[in-house]
Amino acid sequence: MPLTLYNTLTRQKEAFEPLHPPLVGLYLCGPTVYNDAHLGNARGPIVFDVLTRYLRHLGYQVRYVRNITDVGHLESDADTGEDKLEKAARAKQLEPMQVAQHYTVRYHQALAALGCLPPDIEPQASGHITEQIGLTQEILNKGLAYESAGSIYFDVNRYNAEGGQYGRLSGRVVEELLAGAGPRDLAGQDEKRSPVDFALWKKASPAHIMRWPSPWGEGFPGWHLECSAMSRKYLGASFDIHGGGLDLMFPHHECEIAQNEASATPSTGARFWLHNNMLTVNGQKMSKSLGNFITLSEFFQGSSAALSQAYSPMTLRFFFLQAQYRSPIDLSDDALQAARKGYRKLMNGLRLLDKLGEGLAGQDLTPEPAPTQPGPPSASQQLRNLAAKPLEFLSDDLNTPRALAALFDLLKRLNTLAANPTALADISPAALHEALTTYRTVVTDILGLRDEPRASAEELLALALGFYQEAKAGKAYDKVDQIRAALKEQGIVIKDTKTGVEWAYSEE
RNA sequence: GGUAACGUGACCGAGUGGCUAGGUAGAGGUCUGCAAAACCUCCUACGGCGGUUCGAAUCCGCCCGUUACCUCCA
Repeated sequence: MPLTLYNTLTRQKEAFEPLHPPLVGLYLCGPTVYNDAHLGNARGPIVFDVLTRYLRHLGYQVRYVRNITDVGHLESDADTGEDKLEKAARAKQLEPMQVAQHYTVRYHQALAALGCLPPDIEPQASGHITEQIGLTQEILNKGLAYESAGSIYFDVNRYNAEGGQYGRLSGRVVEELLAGAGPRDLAGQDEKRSPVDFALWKKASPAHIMRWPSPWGEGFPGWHLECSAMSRKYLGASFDIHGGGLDLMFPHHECEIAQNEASATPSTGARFWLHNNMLTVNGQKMSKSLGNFITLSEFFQGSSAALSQAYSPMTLRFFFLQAQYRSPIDLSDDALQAARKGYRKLMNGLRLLDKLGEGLAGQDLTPEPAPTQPGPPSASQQLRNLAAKPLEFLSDDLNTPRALAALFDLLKRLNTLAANPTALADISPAALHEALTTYRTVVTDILGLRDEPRASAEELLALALGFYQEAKAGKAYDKVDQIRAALKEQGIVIKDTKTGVEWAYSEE
């Protein structure tokens, strides 16, 4: 079953074929590291983590690039045009890169907890100023950008006049954008030939800390330039997939495409543009003013007023996977509790696999021949059919909710078989092996859900020590020796002292 | 104001012109020292009003509501 993905560029699902099989180039817009990531920020990385994992499962060799934006995103409400990062740095009396480093580390920690594999390349915007200046120069050379008051702007009208399709991705029309500008007063508009033009390079004001020399004086790159420059550098002018949140579709990705097309190597950049939908909380968008803005660390620690308790990273991952990535998803306590139980059920399934797999050792796993006579499918065949579903649904534009539903169907059958030896005997070893392998592969390798141990090792140890003391008091020395030996295997030694029983790590 | 989505049972969410998704919650049952898990059964919904159709939750129109983008944002 071929993988199809919904391409925003064409507004339809398309069969996915890499430009240069087996290689796949994937670019995802990464975080702006000027504060902690919130729950909504986690959706994209999780979605594209599953996509990467699935592509790899299909045998593709994926180069996954996700940038770190540590420069160049202007504060919308700051008429000084001050950089967000710089503002955060000033407030805390820190070096801007110190702020960026701090939040980058925290971002990595949160995503690792969420089971997201690290990208293969994680380029920083501040480390690619040369490339961004180069791209700006390319666009200038083609006459599709102009200098104004020390800044360089992309000339949208000229670009479109020469055949460009600014607005193609987001379905916008330049004239409507102009008409709809309405009451908003945007800073620096008078420097531009048209309000729809956007900055490739901005002149730094004297107060600006983050600044780099350029052919046009000291300044910093525009809001959209880094993704074009870095995707080109690491994936080529044309690559396979570009991802990001729906809110980045316009203007960010629209501008990226324009920059790519206006470069010396014209291309839309990615062939497939994928957009994940947003997260709402109790039916409302997440926002600071509404007080439902939850950072990932608040979520994991349970310190958010919007939620009654802490939820684990895997609960959040499962929660996101319950919705298709193009649908909005609503977060609430009830929804999270449901997700947590569903997730645990899936994990208990992993343990069931071990039990069912015990009997397979040494068995012939050659698939039985297809039935020669028409008739109702055999039990083995039925199991096979169930096991085929999860991957089928994933190949349909990454339909994770249907894949999960299919996994639960499979799990139900496996549970029934585990409780019913007679029925289990009717299943061929090959079919059983296939079902077990599929379940594990889809759950852990592709969906990236891993067992999150809840039991505390120390409490379990305390429990064991309690049994030890009871056995000792009852002079049940066989039992005592048994417990000692078992703990020894775990690297724990029990020490009887005058004041009671203690434990220590074995020093052997 | 402009643009684009969405509105599904108690909750979260798939689906989509006729064939009950799934998870969670609730009710009953099997199993069981207790409990849990598991399994079985039940709860059968698609914002409102019109229209198209043999048949619509699914297509069309209008209305209501929500969200996103238009401005940094996943």
